Amino acid sequence: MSASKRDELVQGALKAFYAGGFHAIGMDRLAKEARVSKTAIYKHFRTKEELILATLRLRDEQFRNWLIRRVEALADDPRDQLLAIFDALGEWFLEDGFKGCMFIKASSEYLDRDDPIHVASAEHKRLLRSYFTDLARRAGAQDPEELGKQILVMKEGAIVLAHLLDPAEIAADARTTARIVISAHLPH
Amino acid sequence: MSASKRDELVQGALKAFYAGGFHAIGMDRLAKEARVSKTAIYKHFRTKEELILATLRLRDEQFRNWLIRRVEALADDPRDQLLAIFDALGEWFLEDGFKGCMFIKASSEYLDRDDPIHVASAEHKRLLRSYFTDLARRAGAQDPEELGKQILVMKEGAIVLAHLLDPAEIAADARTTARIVISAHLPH
DNA sequence: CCGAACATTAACTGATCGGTGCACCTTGTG
DNA sequence: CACAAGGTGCACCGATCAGTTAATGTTCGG
Repeated sequence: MSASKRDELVQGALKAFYAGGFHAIGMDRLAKEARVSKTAIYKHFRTKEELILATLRLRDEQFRNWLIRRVEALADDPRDQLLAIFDALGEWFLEDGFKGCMFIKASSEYLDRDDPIHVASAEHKRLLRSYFTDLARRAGAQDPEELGKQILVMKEGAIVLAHLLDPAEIAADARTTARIVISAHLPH
Repeated sequence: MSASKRDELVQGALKAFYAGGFHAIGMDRLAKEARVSKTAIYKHFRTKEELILATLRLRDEQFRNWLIRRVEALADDPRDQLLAIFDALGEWFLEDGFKGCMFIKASSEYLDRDDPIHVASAEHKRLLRSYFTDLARRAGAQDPEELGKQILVMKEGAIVLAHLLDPAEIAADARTTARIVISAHLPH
């Protein structure tokens, strides 16, 4: 399998797992949907778990890249960028096929804290937190670590609820909450 | 099966599903762990889905009762009770066997918005939101609906992150965030 | 044109999935 | 004692699970 074929597989697996869940999607169905033979899958990945870990790595890269770029496109000032996180999220929530956060779902199916899939999900959240902390620092927050962690809490809550209740309403609620919290850390 | 036996089954199913996930726990294993024959299960529940819905109903009742009582025990004044929500959550996060929110996990495995299990999970969140809104109203918030929704966002974010990162740290972060938001709605 | 290298399809493994059927057993009631 | 209700254990159903194997292309350098 060429490198590009491998990418197609991981991309297809990502799509299938995101839409259907990890346990619910079997390897046969996965091969069919990704248009790759089952044999080829097991040439590159020894187990289903390894394939899942590869899709999570791809998703982590995709999501953080998208978020950072979208935030930069929406605002210039770091303080405005902190709030723009929630504008970007709002856009995501309204996309067709939005079904929550891949990593929350992964940690919901692989529950043990020492499960490799759980560990990978935790790492994704840590990377996001450090991005938020960076933004908070550049915005001049007195305690950027604290503000970064608080942004993360609101972001995760928003994603979970957007998948369960009204996405547009939740996006607005989270944005308002974030505005309050940011203002408390960065008084004019 | 007597009524009490049925309760034992649902209780056992709740425990098993919470610790292992819905797809990952099969009916054979479930019967074994709940010490109930498989035949008996299918006497009372036509499908696995019906059993899951019954466990979610029990969990909804259990959790909201626990939260309301714990909050009332921790604080008298409605305003303090709003903050006490996050003290109660912090206690929960540190319990042995804490593995996140049952309903977030359910909606992570049953992804479609019209899936009965997804619908039941959404309803649980709506009931919690109305409890938070009630508290906000009694605390004298100008816009209790808004504050209730914001509390819910922070609460869901806290639960998700407590399952992925350090539970004690997340509890503290969420509490601090809540304090800021509550103060913005209820200035002294 | 030959043959090594790699990809594919598809059948297959044993285990488990959700769900059913049946023979047996215990229990309370008349 | 008789009998019905409701329980158990177990074998079984077809389907699917993760993963393997073999037979059959397809592609390429020489």
